[in-house]
Amino acid sequence: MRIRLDSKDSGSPNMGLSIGGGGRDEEKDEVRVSVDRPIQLDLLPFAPVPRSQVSSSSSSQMGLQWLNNGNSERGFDVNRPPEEAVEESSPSAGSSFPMEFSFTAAAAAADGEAAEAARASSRASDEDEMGSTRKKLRLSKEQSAFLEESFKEHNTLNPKQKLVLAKQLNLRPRQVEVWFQNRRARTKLKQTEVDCEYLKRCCETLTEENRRLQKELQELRALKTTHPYYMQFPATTLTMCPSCERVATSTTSSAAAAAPPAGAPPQAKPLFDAFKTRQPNNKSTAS
DNA sequence: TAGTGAGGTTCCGTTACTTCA
DNA sequence: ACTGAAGTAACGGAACCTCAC
Repeated sequence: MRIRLDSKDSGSPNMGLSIGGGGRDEEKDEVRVSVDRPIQLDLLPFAPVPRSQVSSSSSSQMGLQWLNNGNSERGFDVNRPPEEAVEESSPSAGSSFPMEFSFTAAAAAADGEAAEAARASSRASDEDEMGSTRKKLRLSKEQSAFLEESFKEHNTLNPKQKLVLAKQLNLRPRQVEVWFQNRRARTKLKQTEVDCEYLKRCCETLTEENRRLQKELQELRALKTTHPYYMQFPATTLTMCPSCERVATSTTSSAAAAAPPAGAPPQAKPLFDAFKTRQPNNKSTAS
């Protein structure tokens, strides 16, 4: 079984919870349940672009001035095999990274950043020389931060955007592509965790509510047994649930507005009051 | 107009590597 | 120095979409 938490409509207060099997085809069979959800993890500050629009948009739509500022300076030779740097127009080793967003200072302030880049570069070159079967290279903090900022703008990339980003970061386009894939996966995972937590709380609340209603029902039954003439409301009135305020009909009774009969047990007073105060609300909740 | 294959993309599960306690 | 856990880059395959024919 597979539970799918559809959070694509990030702007919507509703959450689509779907339960189905695995695989894309099986998504057709998923059962969707809408739940009011006040929680929306703000991992994606934008609505994901439909696939049909993803590859058709141009790089000029990215809205990232740091991508279009014409600054070709790049300080990252990290993870970049020399033969793959063909797309670079002006490789300037050792130059500063053109970061123009707010976290630049924080990222730059991180100690050992240059050393880290150097280490990564060293690793990259070492592994290239070793010819390892699988290259696993750590992105530098700056590269990660840059990608992160880009992800905030668009969580998917069209080919142009991918190329531009790769160029900016001195990475292979495939690396950028993979990073975005993994980033989307992480976002989804976190959102799923948040959704699960919310559903868990919903479940707990409903369980508690159910327990309370059961208890209330028990008390009402006991009341009916011990005081058979108490709460002799018309049937139309008694069909209303005091807790959920739902009634079978909209008929109200003047008896409901009456004070509790004299001699009613003390524990019945709160129930009666609750019942009485909820009476006016039953006008539209009948179904 | 419907069918089909190619090319490209995303998603998903998994693997392999790195870092850190 | 060794080890296990966590994080994450990278991979392969399946599904899907678009487009040309």
